[in-house]
Amino acid sequence: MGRGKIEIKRIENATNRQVTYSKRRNGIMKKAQELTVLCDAKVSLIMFSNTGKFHEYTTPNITTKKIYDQYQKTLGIDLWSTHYERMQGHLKKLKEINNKLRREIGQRVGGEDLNDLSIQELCGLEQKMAASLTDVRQRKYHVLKTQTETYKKKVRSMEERHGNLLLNFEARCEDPQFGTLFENDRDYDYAFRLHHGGGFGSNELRLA
Amino acid sequence: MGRGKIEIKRIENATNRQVTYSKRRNGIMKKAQELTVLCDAKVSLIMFSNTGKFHEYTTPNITTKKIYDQYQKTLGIDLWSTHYERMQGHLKKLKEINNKLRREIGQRVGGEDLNDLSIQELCGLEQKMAASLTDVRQRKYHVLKTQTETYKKKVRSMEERHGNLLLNFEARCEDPQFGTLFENDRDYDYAFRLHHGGGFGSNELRLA
DNA sequence: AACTATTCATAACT
DNA sequence: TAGTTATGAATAGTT
Repeated sequence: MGRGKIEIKRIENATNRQVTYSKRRNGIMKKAQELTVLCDAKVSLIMFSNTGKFHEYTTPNITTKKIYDQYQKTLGIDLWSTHYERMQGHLKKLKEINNKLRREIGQRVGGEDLNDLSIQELCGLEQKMAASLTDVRQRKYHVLKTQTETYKKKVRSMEERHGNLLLNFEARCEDPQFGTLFENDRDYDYAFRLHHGGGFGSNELRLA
Repeated sequence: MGRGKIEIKRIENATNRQVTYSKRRNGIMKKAQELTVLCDAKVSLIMFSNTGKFHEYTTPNITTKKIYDQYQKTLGIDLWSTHYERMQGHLKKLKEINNKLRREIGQRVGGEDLNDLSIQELCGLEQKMAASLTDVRQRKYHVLKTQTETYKKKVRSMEERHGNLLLNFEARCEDPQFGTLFENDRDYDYAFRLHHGGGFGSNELRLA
């Protein structure tokens, strides 16, 4: 249908191909629209040119998604099912785990969830909780002990340093070379504070 | 292109519409195939007649899903995104809640999770757990008490019945009309058991 | 389902 | 890129 018959095979001339694509695209879209109207049909037409340009025709008052949903339903194959079902499964599992955890914690906290338990279960729970409480207490004592010892060591080392410095300081207080004795600012500051009532920050040693 | 020009509007005659659909469907599919070959394009054409009949053309060596994926990518809109993202969000939330619950329960059970807690937190946890333990114990005692009372009542009522029956039984044991005294099997069985050493099932009364 | 008069789509050209 | 036209294709009405 043109000035001459053509063979249906790829048009090698890129420009020509592009022009033909443009013309025939319009033609097919018009046909699709006519089919929609004349025959009351639903049509989804999606086209990509070889340069990636995109055109579509979809029957009005209907979304492309709806057409594809119907397509999938008709073929009995859900293109997205793999992904979707996996997510659904994951979700369900998480919910179950969640509920279990909630119930368990609810029982341990001592709320409504206790009402469902038999005496046997209550006894078991009581024992477990007592054991856990012991665990927590042990942990607490352990931390307490560790921290106490750490601070003890700190205090001891500082006292030692304090004593040494004081000795040093008083021994050479009147030495004419006084200024060179403190080799860095930190020691100087420290010695300075010693003579002006500064002590160890007591809040650093508070435990709980 | 026919014996006469037609107006593009719905064909009211159903048979005619069906015939036209069939003819034009073939036409548009041929056009789609030609577009594919001539212009090296990718085409997806999906059609549903108003009677629900389904036909499609898809460029060879490509799946409908691929076309559709490209379609979504081109539009920059994933038609499933709403659904999908909502699910993703839901999933994420559930995971977070799950982790929180796990941590909380882990602390209460007394495992690794205790290592992260400060002394203050340990003290708080200890108090809460002690309180919960009290709750559980109270619940246990409550259930125990309730059950005990229930059983007491049962025992009392059975003893009463026992006494009455025994009285009845012995009073009329030698009455010639003996056979009619027991009006139902249950009472008969009961009286029978009384005279043969059968007692109350002791396991029925066991509490824990 | 086949035919065919007619309209329509479009290949080549401008 | 857009407009024109000769030609072949599609198809509406008919058998």
